[in-house]
Amino acid sequence: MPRGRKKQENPETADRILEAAENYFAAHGLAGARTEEIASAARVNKAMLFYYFRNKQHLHRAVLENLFRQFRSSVYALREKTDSPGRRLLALAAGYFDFLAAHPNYPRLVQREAMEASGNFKWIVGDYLDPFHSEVVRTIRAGIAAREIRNIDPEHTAFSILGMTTSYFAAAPILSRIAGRDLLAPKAIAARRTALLDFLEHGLIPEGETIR
Amino acid sequence: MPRGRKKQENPETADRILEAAENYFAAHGLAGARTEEIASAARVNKAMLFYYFRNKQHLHRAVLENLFRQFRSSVYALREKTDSPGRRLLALAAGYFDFLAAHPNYPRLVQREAMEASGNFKWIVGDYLDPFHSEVVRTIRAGIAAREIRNIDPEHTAFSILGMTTSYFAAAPILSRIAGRDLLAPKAIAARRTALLDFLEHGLIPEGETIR
DNA sequence: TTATTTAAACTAACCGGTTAGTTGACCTTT
DNA sequence: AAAGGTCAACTAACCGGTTAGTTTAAATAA
Repeated sequence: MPRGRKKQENPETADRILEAAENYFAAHGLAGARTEEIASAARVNKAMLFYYFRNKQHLHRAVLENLFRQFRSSVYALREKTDSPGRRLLALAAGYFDFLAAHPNYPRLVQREAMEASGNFKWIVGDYLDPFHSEVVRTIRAGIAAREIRNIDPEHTAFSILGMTTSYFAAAPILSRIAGRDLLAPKAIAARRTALLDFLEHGLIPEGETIR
Repeated sequence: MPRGRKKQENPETADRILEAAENYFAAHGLAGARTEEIASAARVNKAMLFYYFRNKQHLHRAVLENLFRQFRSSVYALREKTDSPGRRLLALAAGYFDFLAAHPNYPRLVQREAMEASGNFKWIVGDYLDPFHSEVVRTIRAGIAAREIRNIDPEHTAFSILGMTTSYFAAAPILSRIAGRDLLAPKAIAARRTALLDFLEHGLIPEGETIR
C-alpha cells in the first residue's frame, strides 16, 4: 500500500530503475556503468537508486536476480513432455534461444560475470546455471541411451550447444558489423533459429537417421 | 635499444606494462582496471604507463592491437594447402582453437569490445575479424560446392563454429565451476579440442560421408 | 648530455553515496 | 470540514574517497 504519492503517474519507480540499470550494466559492466546515467535514463533522481537499492552492488545484484528468475521460469515452462530425448533436447535449445531473443541483456550480463571471478559466481551457478546445464546433459545422455543421439561427450556437447546459442546474442553488436546488417532484427533472429537447430540436429543424430 | 637504469637488463619495460595491462583489462575491462595495479604488476612506477603510452585509452588500444597482430599472424601461418575445403575448414577451426588456448586473454578482451559498442569497433572488425570470418565463410562455400559439406547457410555456420570455439574460453571460469574442475588445464583443453572437432565434422558433412 | 627510471607529492575530476529538506496523499482529531 | 499530523516518495545540493594523470627532483645508465 503506497502511502504518499506525488503527482499522478508513477509506473513503479523501482522497476524503471531496474530496467535502466539492466541496460547500463549489460553495456558497460558494474564498474563502467554510471549511477547518474542510470538515474537519468530511468528519469529519477540519483538518490532514488540508493533509496530503493542500498548501493550500486545491491542494484546490480537485483538486476541479475530479476533476470535469472525470468530465465528459470521460462526454461521450466517449456519443458516438452515427450518420450523422445532428441526432441526434448531440441526443444530445450529452442527454448533457451527464445529466452535469449526476448532478453538480449541476459547473455552480456552473464558473460561479464563469467569473465571476472566475481562473488556472484556461486549463487548464479548453483541456483540457476548448474540446474539448467545438468538438465541438458541428462537429456543428451538419455538421447544416447535411446540411440537417438550419437555417442558423444554429453558435457562438451552441452557446452557447445549453449555456447553457440549464447555467443550469437552476446556478440550481436560486433557480428552485425561483420555481417553488414542488424542481426537482432526479427527476421535475422528467425533465420538464426532455424540455422542453429538445423546445425544441432545434424551434429547430434547418428548417421543416416533423423529425429522425428 | 634499452637505455634504462639498473645493471641487469630489463625485459623491455614497455612489454612488461603491456603484458600486465592485458591481464587486468581482460579481467576487469577498461573502466574496471586500475592503473596503479597494472603498474605494480609490471613492477614499474605508475608514471611509466603514461611515459610509454599516453593514457589509459592508448594503453588499452595498444593491448588490443598487440593481441590482434598475433592473432592475424597465427591464423595466416596455419593455412593448410590442401584441395579439400572440408579439411581446410577443420584446420581453420583447429588453428583458431589453438590460438585461443595459447592466448586466454584474447576472447575476454574481444568479448568486452563486442558487448559495448565502442569506437574500437571499426578497426577491429575491418582489419582483423572480418577477414578471418570471410575466409571461414569462403571455405565453407567451397566445401559445399565440392560436396564435402552439407548445404547449409555459410554465414550462420561460421558464427556457430567461431561461437562454440570462443565461448568455451570466454566463459571458462564459470564453466569450470559448473563442471567442478579446471577447464583450462591442458588435459581439459585437449579433450575439448577433440570433442569440438568431432562435433563440427558431424554437423557439416553430408549424410553418410566423412572428410578424409 | 640525453634517455630512462623511481619515488612521492600533487591536482582535478569524477563518482558513489549522504543529507537536509520538500511534497502530497491519506489519516486522524476537533 | 477544516486543521493538523504522518509517512513514503522525492529532490537539490553537497561530501569525501578514489583515481587518472602531472610534476618535480633525483638517480642511473649509455
